[in-house]
Amino acid sequence: MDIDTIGDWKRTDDCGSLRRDDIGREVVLIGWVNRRRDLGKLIFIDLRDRFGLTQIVFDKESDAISHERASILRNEWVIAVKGEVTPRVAGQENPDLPTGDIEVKVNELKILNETEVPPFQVNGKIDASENLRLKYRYLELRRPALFHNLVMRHKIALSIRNFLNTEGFLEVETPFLAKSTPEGARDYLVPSRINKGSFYALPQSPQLFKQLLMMAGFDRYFQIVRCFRDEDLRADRQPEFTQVDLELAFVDEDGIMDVVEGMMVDIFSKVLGYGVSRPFSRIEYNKALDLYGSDKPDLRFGMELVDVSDLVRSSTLKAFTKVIGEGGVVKAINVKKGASFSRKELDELSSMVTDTGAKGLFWAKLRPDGWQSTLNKFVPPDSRSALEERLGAVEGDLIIFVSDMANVAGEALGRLRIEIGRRLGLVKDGTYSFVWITRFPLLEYDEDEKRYVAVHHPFTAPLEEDIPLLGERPEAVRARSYDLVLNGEEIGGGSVRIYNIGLQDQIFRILGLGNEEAKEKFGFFLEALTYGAPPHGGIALGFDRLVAIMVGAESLRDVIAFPKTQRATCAVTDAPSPVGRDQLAELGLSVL
RNA sequence: GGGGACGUAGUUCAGCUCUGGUUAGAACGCCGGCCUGUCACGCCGGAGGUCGCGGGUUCGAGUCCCGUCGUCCCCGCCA
Repeated sequence: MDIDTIGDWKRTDDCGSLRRDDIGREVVLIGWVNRRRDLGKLIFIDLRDRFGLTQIVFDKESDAISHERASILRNEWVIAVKGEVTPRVAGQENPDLPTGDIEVKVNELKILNETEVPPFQVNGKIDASENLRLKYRYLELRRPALFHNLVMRHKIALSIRNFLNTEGFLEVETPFLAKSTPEGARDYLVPSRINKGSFYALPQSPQLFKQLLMMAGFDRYFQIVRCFRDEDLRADRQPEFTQVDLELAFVDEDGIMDVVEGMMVDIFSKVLGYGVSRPFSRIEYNKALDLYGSDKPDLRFGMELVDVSDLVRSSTLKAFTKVIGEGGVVKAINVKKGASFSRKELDELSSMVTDTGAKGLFWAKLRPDGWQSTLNKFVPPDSRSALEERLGAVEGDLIIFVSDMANVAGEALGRLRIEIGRRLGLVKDGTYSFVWITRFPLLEYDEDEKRYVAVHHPFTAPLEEDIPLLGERPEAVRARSYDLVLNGEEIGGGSVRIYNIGLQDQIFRILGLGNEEAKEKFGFFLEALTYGAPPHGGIALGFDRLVAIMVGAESLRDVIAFPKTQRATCAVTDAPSPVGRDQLAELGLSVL
């Protein structure tokens, strides 16, 4: 095969831009062969680049040489053509293509590259296995769907930068070669050659650096920044991911939420043309668990959890009375028009409940002739009508009960709520519902480590009114923290920070961090607190997740150009990989 | 660390359980031929398989059993 060089040809137009107005122009197009239709003396090719498709025509009658050469072209070859933009034969326009009114009649062809048979069809509708799509990512990226996601990602990032710039934020880069600190996720470590036996850690977030920038008087900082956490992956979790990291001085919760809400409204309007209404609703953490059994509730539909313990206390059902006697609860949801659920579906829901560790589920279908339920013989009629009234249940509805300790029952019903919402199609595509979840607990007791750990991070300020509780009941202290939840997914979390050295010391002590260790791990930070630290706070938003929701992707992999597999490997390059002995020796390392 | 699903032409899948049995099929792609208005072009012909890998049961294994590797989903974990 003879391959041509491009010579002095210059591309005059991309493959998505030619229109009727261009008819008569002599153009040079370069791109990939998306599809060929060889009719014998006439060959059509859809030429593709990232901007679109343009049909080019090789006509034996008008240019026998190019036509002859074109007969060997195959999908995914790279070609350049010179030719004239002509109108398509009347009635042969293609309304599905923006360029469908015209075609380019070729009078000179250059073949710039040929190709092996690709491992999957770039132009096809069929999706190859994720395996192949990841390994040959550069081919997958030629396909419009994934490419579109990355364009959206770019647009969203651009909107964010523009918005924050207008609001007076400075983008500042912080180190990737950072210090390993206790608390939080497992670190990715980087060995130091110059200081053998010592390690950098890749940042889980720029948390301390951005607080130092506040102490430096930067006032408003942001960064769209890569973060690293060496934990197991999920569809919504990558080991390296991108945060929109913000920090502001001299603000409280309201000031921070205000900026973020403004930013979200701006992005959704500019990128999706979608109107988000402000202010976002706010629900305190405890209330969210009560009403939705989740700290990231999807508020696109209702179906709230209702405590009915008092109404069934006098029933004769042990599963209810025993749990209540032990301090548990009976909670219920009303599934509107749910009486049509089949026995099989209810069994599936029931097994979901047992999977979460809850003891099981009872249900009642509201039929015209009364309840269809095993509860009938245990719950007297007047209790039944009281339940119906509290749940707002009417004929055709389905009431689902779960009894257990409050947190277990809540979680179980919370999951049911989401699953039922999905099954009943209560969630419309293309709708977005934001909610702030506020006042998380500051600390929780870790049974494994036998100590308190920070729910958010150790620099989060406690609610002022709860500070007196720090000594006696640390777990009861609420934090000045907030998560931003979009469509039932956590897309960000932040807090007002501690800026007082005494309070920070106290928190470290409660976390079981001795003076020595605190000094060794966080000494630089504690010292910084003594040199005039301003009140400040901030938030980190999961950029990949935000993009995924906005483009409707199911996995973060679909909004990242070169993502990691679930085993945290790079399918393209095969990283991580062993390194030679020399390289290890230079670092003073050996492998166990 | 635990649970689950999947793995068969280049690709996507069927065949696999109940019931192991001649030559493992389809579509798309690929190769060759024909075709002047196609746009998922059409028509004719052809090539292409270590049934992920290893072991076991059996006269006989894509099919049953065990192990292993890979991809994905979930729990733990992810301040």
